[in-house]
Amino acid sequence: MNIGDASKATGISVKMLRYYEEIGLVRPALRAYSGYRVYSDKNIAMLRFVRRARDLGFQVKQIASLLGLWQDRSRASADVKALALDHVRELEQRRLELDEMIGTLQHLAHHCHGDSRPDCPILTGLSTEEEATPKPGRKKASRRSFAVAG
Amino acid sequence: MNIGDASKATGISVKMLRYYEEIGLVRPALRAYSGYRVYSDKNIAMLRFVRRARDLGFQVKQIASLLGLWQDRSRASADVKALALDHVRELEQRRLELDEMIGTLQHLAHHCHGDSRPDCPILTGLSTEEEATPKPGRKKASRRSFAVAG
DNA sequence: CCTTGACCCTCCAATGGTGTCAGGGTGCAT
DNA sequence: ATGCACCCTGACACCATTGGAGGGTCAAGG
Repeated sequence: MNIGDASKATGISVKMLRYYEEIGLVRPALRAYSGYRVYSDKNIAMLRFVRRARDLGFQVKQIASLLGLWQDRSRASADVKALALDHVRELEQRRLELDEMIGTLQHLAHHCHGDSRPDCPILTGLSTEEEATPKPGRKKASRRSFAVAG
Repeated sequence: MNIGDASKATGISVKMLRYYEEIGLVRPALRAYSGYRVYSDKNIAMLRFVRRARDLGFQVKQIASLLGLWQDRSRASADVKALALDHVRELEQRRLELDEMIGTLQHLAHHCHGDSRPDCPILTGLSTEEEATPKPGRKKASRRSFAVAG
């Protein structure tokens, strides 16, 4: 199995297959004479495991731990459960933060008539409101260059 | 006001104040002879606006739009509301994904006795379960280098 | 006047997970 | 043998944020 087939079989992009190998999450695939990576069924099974863990929002670091447990036949299920529940707590924390944001925004939007008039409680809310979310880690996106502000 | 005071006044780190300027989210601050950035009360007000939008999970790009609307006295409140509600929908989408992950994980963990025995439904679940979350954008974290897998 | 320490400056690199592109080699079918 | 689909590596971009290095500025106190 070449990398393209492995990608289709696991749902992990070719790029990420190489990346996971590079960072040591999975052992380097065997190589054919051509230099092509060759994947066995066992490799595929493991990669699917990785993929599902990823879909459940585990960090690569945690997936590494999970993989270790997965392959350790003498692991204690308590260890796995602890890891999973830790992760659940983290996800719940994130959900809390999202809920707060959603709540605040909906509140603001609710009081905005949303017509052609310029006065808007959303903007004044953003100008004067107290801190909306407390402190912790944030994740976002953007793109360079836009003309703004003053 | 130097950048350190501006940081304290707005809750935006010194690093980010310079970064926002660099990417054009806010206009470059005036400079003292020394080259130090100097912030006025108006600057501070604007930066607080930025900070609150950020706390509500807006992307920098969206904050740019919000700033534009904020400063445009003739804006239509409908425009602001549309932007806010778009964002709410995005946040809700993310929450949905989180909910799915949390649900799946809790389900798996629920069936794991979590003792010293090795058999663990979480791991077998991860090995065999169907796709947990559908497709869309994912966001995660990790760190390089950990010994793993095979 | 000089030192000290707090502050500021710019530039560079890293994080995580992914995409994209360039410039090449391989493998197979026609 | 030509073409095309595939593979290889390496580099760069994205987004928001942090960190550090190496240096300048300023005010206070000796």
